[in-house]
Amino acid sequence: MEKDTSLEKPSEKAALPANYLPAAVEPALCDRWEKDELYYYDPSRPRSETFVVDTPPPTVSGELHIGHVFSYVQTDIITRYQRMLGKNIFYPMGWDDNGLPTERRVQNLFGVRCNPASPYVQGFKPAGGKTDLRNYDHVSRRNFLELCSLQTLEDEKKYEALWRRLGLSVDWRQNYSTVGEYCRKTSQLSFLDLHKKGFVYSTQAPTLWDTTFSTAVAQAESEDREVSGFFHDIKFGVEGGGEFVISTTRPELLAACVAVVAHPEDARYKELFGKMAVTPLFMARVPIMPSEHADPEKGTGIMMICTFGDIADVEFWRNKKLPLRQIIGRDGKLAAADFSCGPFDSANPEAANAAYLQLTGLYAKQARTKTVLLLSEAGALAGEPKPTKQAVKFYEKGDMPLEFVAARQWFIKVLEHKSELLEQGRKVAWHPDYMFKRYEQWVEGLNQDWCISRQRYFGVPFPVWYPAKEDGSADFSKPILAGAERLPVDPQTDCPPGYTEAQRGQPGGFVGDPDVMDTWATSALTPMISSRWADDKARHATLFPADLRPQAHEIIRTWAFCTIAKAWMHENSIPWHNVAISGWVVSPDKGKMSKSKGKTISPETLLETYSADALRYWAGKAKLGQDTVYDESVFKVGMRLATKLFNASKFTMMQMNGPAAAGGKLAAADITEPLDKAWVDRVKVLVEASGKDFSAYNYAAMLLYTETAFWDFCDNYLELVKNRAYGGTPAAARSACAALEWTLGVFLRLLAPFLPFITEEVWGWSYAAALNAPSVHKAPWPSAAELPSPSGDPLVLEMTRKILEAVRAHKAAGKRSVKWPVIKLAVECGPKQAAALKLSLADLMAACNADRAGVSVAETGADDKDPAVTVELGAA
RNA sequence: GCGCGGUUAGCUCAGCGGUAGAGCGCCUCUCUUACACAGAGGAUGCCACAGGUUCAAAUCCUGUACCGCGCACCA
Repeated sequence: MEKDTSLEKPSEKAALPANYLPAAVEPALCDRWEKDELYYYDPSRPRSETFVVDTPPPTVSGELHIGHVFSYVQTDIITRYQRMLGKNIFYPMGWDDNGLPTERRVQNLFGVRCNPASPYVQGFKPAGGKTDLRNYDHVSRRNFLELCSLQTLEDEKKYEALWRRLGLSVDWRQNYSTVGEYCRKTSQLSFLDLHKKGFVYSTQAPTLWDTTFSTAVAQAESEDREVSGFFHDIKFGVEGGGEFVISTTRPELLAACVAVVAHPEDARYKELFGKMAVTPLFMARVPIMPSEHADPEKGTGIMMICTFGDIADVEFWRNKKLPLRQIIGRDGKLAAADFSCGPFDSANPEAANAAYLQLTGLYAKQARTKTVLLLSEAGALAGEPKPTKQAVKFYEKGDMPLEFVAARQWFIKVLEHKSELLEQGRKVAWHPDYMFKRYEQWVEGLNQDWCISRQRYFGVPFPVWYPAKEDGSADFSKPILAGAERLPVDPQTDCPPGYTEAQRGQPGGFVGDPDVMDTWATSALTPMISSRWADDKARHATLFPADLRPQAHEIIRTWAFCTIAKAWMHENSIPWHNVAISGWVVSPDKGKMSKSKGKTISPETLLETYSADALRYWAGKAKLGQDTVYDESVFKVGMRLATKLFNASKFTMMQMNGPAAAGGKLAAADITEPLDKAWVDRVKVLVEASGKDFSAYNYAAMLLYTETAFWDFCDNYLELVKNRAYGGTPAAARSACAALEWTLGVFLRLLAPFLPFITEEVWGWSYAAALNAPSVHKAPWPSAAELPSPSGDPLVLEMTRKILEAVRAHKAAGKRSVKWPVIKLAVECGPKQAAALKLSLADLMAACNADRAGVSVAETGADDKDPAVTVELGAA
């Protein structure tokens, strides 16, 4: 190229493509990056040079939506910056395919439901086409799990294709799946380790229970929803004479009433303390007790304690060792009860049983209506029901209110470790920092240990068996733990040591723990899964704790919390040094996109329409922690930036390859012209700020001003120097070309984390070879020190730009084109301004198409004022 | 009830002590040999409200209102 010095027009010389076609370029680059192993982690480099990302494993439940694209790109942007700093990047991807979302998807997709009692069918093929839940085929646990595995495999292929197409710089060799063998092993090992360390225990205790899915859930998975209800005033008798009225929104729990409480200072009820109340309908004798948590202002000031209406009931019941009258069954219906014996006390068992029989088998809500009717008939209602709004706990994925159901569950002790967990949270750098408050508030508000048992199927089983008692039931007091070397085990199909399969469920034999673990119990381990804590201690030491955990804010209380908890319990460490909290994509009416409307906008379609770079640009514009309104016009802006980058680069290359190239390789020392020096200084300032902001996770701010600088480059600097770069004296041309070459190289690198495709494409035209850096994504992050040229005077640039703008405004007002000749250009300004302007006057005249004879600069103004500009255009 | 964000041009947002900014949209013009998938120019704000600190406040402080979110309560 350097040999050809003939004075061709730049456009005739270039062999660069005429138009930018991202649809062709982007997929080709994806393939090349994979072939070149560009994003592979290098295990031979030390921890200090490594940047470890604890990527969120997306839930495999069908489709990735625009909200995923948004947050995963933000992580990729940060990671790409770290890579350009020279870091050895460990950036895995995982699939969270374990748990209820997958079960639900498989159920509905194939019209099946898991029934552990069904026999296994070899080569089972679901009939499909079923829409009514009641007709779903019952399949064995093993068949169900096989369907789950098949379906997730299918979905994961689609997920990976999308992530690759978006340019996520993941090392795909590090992929894991939370239900895969290795994760099951890690998760079970974690359980055993926590058990050994005394962090885990099992107990028969009332826990939050979802009646739809028939499983226990954790506090973290529950959410409050406002529900309309009624206060019902119910008359209670007092043993030995008298009565009082309690107010309740849940009359159906009357049969489960175990006590009545009022505030200790409440004069109205003080004298009742110590006496026994008698419930209507069931004639149960329940103690009347003082309790601080009864609010004299609320209802009638005296309330019933039931097993169980809410967490306060649970606590009071536990403290006072009251009897358990569990009437809500696991299916949400009122279970049978006998008031003539056992925990259900009654002064008139026959009447109580007769009343209760009418409620048995009803769902809680139906039982409520029926109870009110019965009370009314019995004359036990005082006044009309009063409407009220109440907050009720729901499983976040369910539609029925949660109940408290007493059942045997495994728990991780978090309540007694709140202060340690807060301390661990403080050691992590939160971005943005105020997100730590959410964590803090969550930990402080915890009121239950972390329940990790789920009465489900597609998950990690507890590696536990129990000896069977004489009646074949489990003796929970002596759990048999699996040996670490056997993991993963499935106690439903594997035998505990020393037993044979024939002894399963037999007297004197064994029983496998039937439950699986909470998904979060496994997800809590992602940094330890990636580091291979379970089977490679040396690797673990180089990858743990991780550097960055990216995640969304709604799962601070689940994922961030449980990861911090487990890292502390297992390793006495924080799991990562930084946590970056992304915002949500919200629809224009401010609802969360991913919940409903997001499903109608497929990322694949957007990629086709706008390109990956355009989508990435949109994600890069949003600050961490901040929700973004979905707005397709931003994609267009991103696309325009990529196109501009393409065209400006093409043009810059033409200049660089023009006559100036005859002088050999361009260098910093070639930059001698005052305007070029001033420009280069501006870029240096940009470079310095960008590194600082990127390191502080302020990538969005950095993109904003980098983009502004780039447009300034195109609209002003490039316009001012293009004539000189191509047709100036050799030294003047080389000065411009050297500045152009460095500047473009800087912009390509600064924008590479955001727009990895177009920058890589342009980089390949000449920089890759010239700088011996085949990919811009492994090129060094720009630094001002790269260009040790002497400083210029910023006033040169400022003055030139001001006059150029004034001339343009004049041409626009005169409705003339930008290249219209200027016959007179008179500038009146201060002496310093004049001196600066004279240094770039030739460039200015060329850019304005001004005739030298008509140009004058007078020092008649002041340096602290804007120059006065008089312009006269040539005749039409 | 407690806490955290937010309130800036029609829209989406940046700025966070020193003369109000960007993009989109809108209006006018221009095919200039990188780009019409473009360029040039222009209009548009009691920076939510009320007090205070300061030479100077969109920016700091104190309240208020509204929006979003989190936590708690949830008889």
